Amino acid sequence: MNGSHEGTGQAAPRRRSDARRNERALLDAAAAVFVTSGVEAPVRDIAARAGVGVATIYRHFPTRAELIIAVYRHQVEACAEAGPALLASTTPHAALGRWINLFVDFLVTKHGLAAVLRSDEAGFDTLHAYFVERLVPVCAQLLDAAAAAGEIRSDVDAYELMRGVGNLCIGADHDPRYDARRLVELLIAGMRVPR
Amino acid sequence: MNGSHEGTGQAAPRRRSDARRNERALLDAAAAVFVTSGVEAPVRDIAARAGVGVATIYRHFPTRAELIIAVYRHQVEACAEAGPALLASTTPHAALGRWINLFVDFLVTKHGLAAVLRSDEAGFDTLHAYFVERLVPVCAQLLDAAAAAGEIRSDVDAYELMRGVGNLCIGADHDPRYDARRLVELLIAGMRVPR
DNA sequence: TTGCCAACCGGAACCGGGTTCCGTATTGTT
DNA sequence: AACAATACGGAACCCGGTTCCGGTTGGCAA
Repeated sequence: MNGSHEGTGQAAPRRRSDARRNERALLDAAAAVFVTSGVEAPVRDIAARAGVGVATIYRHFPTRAELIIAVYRHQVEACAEAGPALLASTTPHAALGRWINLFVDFLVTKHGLAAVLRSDEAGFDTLHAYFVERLVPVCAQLLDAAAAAGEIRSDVDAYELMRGVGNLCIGADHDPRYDARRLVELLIAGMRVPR
Repeated sequence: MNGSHEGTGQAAPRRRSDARRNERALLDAAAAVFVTSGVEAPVRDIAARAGVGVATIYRHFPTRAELIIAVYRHQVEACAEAGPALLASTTPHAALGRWINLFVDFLVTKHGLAAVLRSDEAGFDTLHAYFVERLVPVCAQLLDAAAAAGEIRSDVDAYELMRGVGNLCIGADHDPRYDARRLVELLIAGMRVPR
């Protein structure tokens, strides 16, 4: 970890100062635009906000999806790390429930992120893969613990559960009649062992 | 109802024969293309397959979404009508479960339909509205019956449930690791009254 | 049959939105 | 001060939905 933002500890070959400055500006601009216009905001808007040409985005992030990953890396990381912490602090079942709630809160507060996670357009498989890689193992750990404690059925797959929860969060904003959290609760309730 | 395909009984003012022929061709072509390439197939493909110009599509269906509605109207109708029938033939809870399965099977077998149902792009709100109008009341009826029989919690909203189920079906094709049906079952299980 | 006009049609054109290209500007090093 | 290497901006390109326009055709009336 050297102040840059990549997960693998590659030795970054020292880039030019303006390059670093622009990358920073882009991440900030993207974060701001995502909050106001949603994750699906046009690339040009982000470039404009950062006071930068469009190509600069693609020079730093091979695709729109990678920019999104970069913007949310911290939070995904935090969520992943919260898993084991929760597991150490309560019963497995409660830990699982709280962790899922963390994930749901994260998704629901990022306009359009859940939808884009499931988009099958070229490039977004990277985004999907990143979330899966980082979060599914954590979920599996919580799931295993709860199953071992006999609190939930043992035939629930972590990947499937994460995808299901993610799907339930799609479009949870701009529709007051739809509360993703409630449905996720139902889903979790459905996992309890019968009796 | 005069042989055409609109739900409201407007007296269609007798169109020219080629117009009728082309509409037929378009519906057939669209159905075929949807099966092979999914619901998100380009409009141009459908026009080509029907041996027709793109504008002809828009002359018959104000937007892509309306074409999709027209193609699936029969099946949605059938699903809606199956609700009361099921209710008359078994216990409310079983009827609800089977009806939801019907709906899930419908969505899962139409590549991309569930996703497009949730797309917030302009024009697709019509599609969403149609599904809601036609199916939510049926679901509400089943839900009420099951709740009245004390088989499920009574705080589940029909609209919310339908949206949740629809969401769970997104991307259920081309991913063998994800089985929407299983998750829907969990969701339904979560609705049973505690105890 | 022929002629006429409204109804219809095909494809080119237009409008975003993501991605790439290319000539130019900046950095930092000697 | 001068020169590479590195970055940059914006125009250009591709693709998909939607609209426009000049030509065609179906059906009716003479």
